[in-house]
Amino acid sequence: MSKELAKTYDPKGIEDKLYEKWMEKKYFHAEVDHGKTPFTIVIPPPNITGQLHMGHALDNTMQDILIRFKRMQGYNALWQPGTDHASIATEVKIIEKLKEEGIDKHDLGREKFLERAWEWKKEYGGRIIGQLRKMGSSCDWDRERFTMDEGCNRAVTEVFVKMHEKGYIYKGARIINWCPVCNTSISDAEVEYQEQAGHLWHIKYPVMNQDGTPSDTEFLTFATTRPETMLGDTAVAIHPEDERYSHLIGKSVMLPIMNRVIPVVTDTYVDREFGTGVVKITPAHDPNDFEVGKRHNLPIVNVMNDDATINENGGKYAGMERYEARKAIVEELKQQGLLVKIEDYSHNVGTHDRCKTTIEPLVKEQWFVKMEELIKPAVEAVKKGEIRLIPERMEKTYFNWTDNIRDWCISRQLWWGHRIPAYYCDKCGEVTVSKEMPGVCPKCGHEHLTQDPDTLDTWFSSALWPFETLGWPEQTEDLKYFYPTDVLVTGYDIIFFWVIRMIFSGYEHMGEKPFKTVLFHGLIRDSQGRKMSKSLGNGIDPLEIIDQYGADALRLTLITGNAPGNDMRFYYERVENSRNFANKVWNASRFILMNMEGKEVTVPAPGELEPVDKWILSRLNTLVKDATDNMESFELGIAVQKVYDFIWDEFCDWYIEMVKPRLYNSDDAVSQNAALWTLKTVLIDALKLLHPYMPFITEEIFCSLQSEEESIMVSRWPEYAEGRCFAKEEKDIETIKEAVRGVRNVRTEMNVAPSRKAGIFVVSEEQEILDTFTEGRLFFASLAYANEVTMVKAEGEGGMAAAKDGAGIPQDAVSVVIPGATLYIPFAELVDIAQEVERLEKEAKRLEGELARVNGMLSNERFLSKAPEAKIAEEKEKLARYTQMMEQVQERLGQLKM
RNA sequence: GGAAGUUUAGCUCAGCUGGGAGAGCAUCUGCCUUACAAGCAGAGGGUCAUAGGUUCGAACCCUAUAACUUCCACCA
Repeated sequence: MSKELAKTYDPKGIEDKLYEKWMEKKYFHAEVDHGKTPFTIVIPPPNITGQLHMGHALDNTMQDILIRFKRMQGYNALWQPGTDHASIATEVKIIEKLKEEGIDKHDLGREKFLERAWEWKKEYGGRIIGQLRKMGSSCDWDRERFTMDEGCNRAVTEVFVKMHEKGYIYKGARIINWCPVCNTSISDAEVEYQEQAGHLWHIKYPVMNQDGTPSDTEFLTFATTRPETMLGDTAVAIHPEDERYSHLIGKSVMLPIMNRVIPVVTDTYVDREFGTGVVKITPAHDPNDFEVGKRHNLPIVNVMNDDATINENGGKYAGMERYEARKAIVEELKQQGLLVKIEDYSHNVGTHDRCKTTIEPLVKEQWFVKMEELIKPAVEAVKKGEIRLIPERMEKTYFNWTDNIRDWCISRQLWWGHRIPAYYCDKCGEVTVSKEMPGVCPKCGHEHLTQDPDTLDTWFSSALWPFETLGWPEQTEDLKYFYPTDVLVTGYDIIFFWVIRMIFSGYEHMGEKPFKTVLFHGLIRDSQGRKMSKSLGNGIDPLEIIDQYGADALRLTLITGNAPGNDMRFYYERVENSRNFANKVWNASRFILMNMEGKEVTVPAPGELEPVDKWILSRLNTLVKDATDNMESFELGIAVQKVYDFIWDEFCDWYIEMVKPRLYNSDDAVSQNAALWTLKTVLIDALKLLHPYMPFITEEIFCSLQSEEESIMVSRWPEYAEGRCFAKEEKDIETIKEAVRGVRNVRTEMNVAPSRKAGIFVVSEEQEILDTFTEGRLFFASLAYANEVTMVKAEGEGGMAAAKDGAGIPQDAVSVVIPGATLYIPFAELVDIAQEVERLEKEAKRLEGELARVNGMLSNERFLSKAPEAKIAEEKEKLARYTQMMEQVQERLGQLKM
């Protein structure tokens, strides 16, 4: 903070400057230190193609909060950063770019293409990192990794070879999801189902006569959503117990167009209720048909090319695009009189999540990971609570996937990624899986081998992320010390892609879980609750928000009111509020600094602290406990809300206002010093509690406020201390606050101008209460427009009413009732007595309600016998308080009505 | 077809193990009070979706219903 303190906080300049300082000081860096307990988070590696979006912003804010919190608590905190090569996403982008230059991927060739890809990585891979730094992320950048760096490559090869040896990785011809645009297979997880309006074509095939000719009269009718696949039909299926068709068992039908005779098979897969109860079977182009085909040993006739055009098996339709072929085939069937009818039909169509192209189920040779055994420890871990998912309900999603797990197709017909370490003998075709290309074929000794052209699914390497980044497959010190990591913070949308795969990989390769806790967050939506997307153009750029309001404001906005796993809407108004809070903190600090200027603030001797000082210290102490507890249980939104409320409400609106008279009065140096010390102490601790959420502004102020420590981020997290609980002072100040609020309230109701000062008489029977008000009488001047506060002790006959009259308080004074005392405020002008009576009657009615409730509870036998004692005591205390207040109100009403 | 989530003030959302309904924004009223008008003080506004149940006591636990959202499955 400069000498010239700006009236408003401007994060520009400050944020970058502080981040540089932190980097220089190496605060983010963690080394193995057996004297400290590690706390580790591995970053969900952003794609190198990526631009920082709100999802990243939230994800990284949460991680940074946890890391900064733990670092301050004294843990050896490591936030392991890195980026993901994002195989398919990147490859698509590069292809697009090449296209702009008029270059085709295949003309360029694999080598050159990869060169381009690495250039891309060099150019854009660092961009997202720079953006994460803008957020204030305290990652250990010295340890930055990339999923395709040397170490990760080694890890991937190691895993592939090892799992192949164990039989967990195999190659086989199975039906897979094929994207005809990206020209690659994709895993089940990458298929996104979209409801689309389509048609149900009812078609009939002639039943074959005994003499081998198709019948003119007998047909089998069925319905299909994909008539073009009929070219590859190798059977028609019926349910074995379907009496309508039992006479056809063992018979055949004629496949039109192709003029192929195909059998009628029986299979329980057929649903008798649906349509006509007849299904055409195309094993090459439908996952269910594939299964039926396997059961009945049906031939697999693939009729489609990789680009979704019909191939030579489609006869005269060869070369035609899939939807054109559909149209033409339907037309031909119609002409042959085999089209029964067309119905409108809405159904789910599988699309590729990247490019939204309708996927084509195809039978192809691919590499798979066998999941059955691998998944077992991953299921156990969550079941036994060894890995905790937050919120807990995510377990349901998790088990839903693990219970229905299918083998994972890991090979991709892409170039950008980890190439599969499988080598084929050019002579005998023997497949060898090994870390290095073998010199000769182990089977026939041939010298020429060719590596599998395919690469691995991006998630194959990300699955190893928690340990490959720490050095695996080497048994490094880092790995031993920092693994398993503590928390994984990620969105619930990648639970299948990533979280589960990391868990089973951790158990398989490390024999240990990859992390103890998974903290899920939701999606950031736009103000209308829609997903932010490029196509809608409704995305809000976090960098713009940072530019406009500062990273601290953005971080606070993202975490406030954000419960784990829940989506949240993004509003500019909310960012403004966060910015306003930053400004509030800034100005409170500015005020304190101004008042400390030129003074040496010393630790007050015991007894020098005034009740209000003890009150705020005690409140702070409670806050430390509560906020820390919330953070320990990952309730970040709740924790920050408490810190926010403390700073704005208790510290700024009450404490600072309450000590102003002491600050402005230089006569009492001891009292002034106590106030300044308390202001400074409380501010420092509050800043520390706030630091994980708003790292920049807290650091900036912290450094101006004291010179003993060079950074708040390596300062000690405040700890709860039994010795700093001041119950009596808390109670007393609450009494004062209630009185102040009461006075303000009646003044507003009576429309008294703030400039209009008035005296206040405090009438009470209890000396203790009068003492409290005597202590606090100064507060009424600054907070309740009082020019004089007079204590009136009520004693003996007539009680408080007599005391009031005795003190010469005018009859038309306005009164405020608080427990144990009545305050009178006489104004020179006549107060409307009727109005005052009305006001007091309203108060009496309120108290009556409260009393009814408390009495109801306390007269309930079962409440008394079953409720906890503390609760009963609490209610009894309330009863006493309300009874007392009611008496005072009635007494005052009695006076006014005389 | 299966599952999950949501339903709380005009709006967006908190409310952690059941013990007198909260915040921000918006609205209304008054304040340029020497930290802050990005502020201060005050006010209004909620049968916590509906119907039952458990409990001394329910926004919170149980059951059913409704509306919305999401995930999974993929009946051709």
